[in-house]
Amino acid sequence: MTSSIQDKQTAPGDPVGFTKHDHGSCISVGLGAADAHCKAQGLRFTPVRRKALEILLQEHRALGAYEMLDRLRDAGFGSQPPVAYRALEFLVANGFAHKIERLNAFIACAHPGASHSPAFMICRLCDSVAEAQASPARGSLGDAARATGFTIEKTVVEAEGVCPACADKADA
Amino acid sequence: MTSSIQDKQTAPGDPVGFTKHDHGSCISVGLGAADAHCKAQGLRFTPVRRKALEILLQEHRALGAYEMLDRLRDAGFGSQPPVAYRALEFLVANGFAHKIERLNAFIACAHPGASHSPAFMICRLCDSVAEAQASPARGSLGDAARATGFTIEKTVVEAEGVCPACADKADA
DNA sequence: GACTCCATGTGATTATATAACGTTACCTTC
DNA sequence: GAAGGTAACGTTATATAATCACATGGAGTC
Repeated sequence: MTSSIQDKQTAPGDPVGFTKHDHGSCISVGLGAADAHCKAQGLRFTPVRRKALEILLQEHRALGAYEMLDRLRDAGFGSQPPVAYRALEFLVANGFAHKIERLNAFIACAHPGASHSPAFMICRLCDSVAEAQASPARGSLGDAARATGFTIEKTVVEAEGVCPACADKADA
Repeated sequence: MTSSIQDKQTAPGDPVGFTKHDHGSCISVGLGAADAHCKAQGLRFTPVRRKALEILLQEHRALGAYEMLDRLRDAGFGSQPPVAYRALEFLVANGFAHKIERLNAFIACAHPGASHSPAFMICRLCDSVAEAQASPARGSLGDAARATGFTIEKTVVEAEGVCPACADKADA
């Protein structure tokens, strides 16, 4: 297991999701949930897919597809874009990861197993991303959809702004 | 004026925003509002920018930056990507247009002058896009932001699904 | 063991977006 | 109306993101 001491030479300040968690358990919980879900659904949680999820969980921030590709290549997998895109597509399709449209980047799901209409808060200063639960059908969007007869199948909800840590730095 | 009879040889079925409007007036109203706003704010509503907005208003659908570039080139402007991106950036920055992150495409604002936290409904079958008003601070996203100390500066709210017209087709 | 299905690996290409730089137009200030 | 500053424009080049097409290989089924 790769748990507690990661080989993260990469990041800027802090990977974060605004609040501190037990990061090692994040990874094992996330992988475990995916394992279980795949077993239950008869999905093939292959080595690339598993490694891709592990990478996202380790980084704990939004990763571009090509960053993912670099990591996967380093781990001994194929080196062409489809390798990364296919793994990410699988993770997203099964709710283990999400795509942040605003950033064209991907992040591990913070609530594995939960119902899943995620909403994201993206710090424009440090690029950290936190995941919250959205309630699409409620609120003005749901009203508009009902009024026009539009059927909502999926929602993208992303807020851009400043995270508490960066706000503190700015104050100082 | 280009008003009522447009030279739209382009689109698939129907440009739409789900509901029928007086399309000719859309264009003149949109351009007029932009004109007025720019004059009031001391902004330079240059020929490229004006033409770009006119194109978006005519199309009445989300246009990719390179489609926009084609149109601008046809209209006698520069033919390199920055030409389109700069015009679109200006329009977005000043609320005359919006970027649909999900589509990497741009659409004219449907509520020129309004307060502006837009929400979009995107039909996955015909790619039509309708704009509604969102209420970011209210709802679960606002709750999460307040709880974590995140400052929201801008929101992206996009719903993907099926528009009423396409739903009808599917029924038939 | 042959078949099928799905996943993988690769090469090539398309789409989207930005960097960098010189030139031009506009608006001031004198 | 000339000098100077600023913002917009045009172009070349390049970076980043995503998909297509096709061959190979491995896991399950019969």
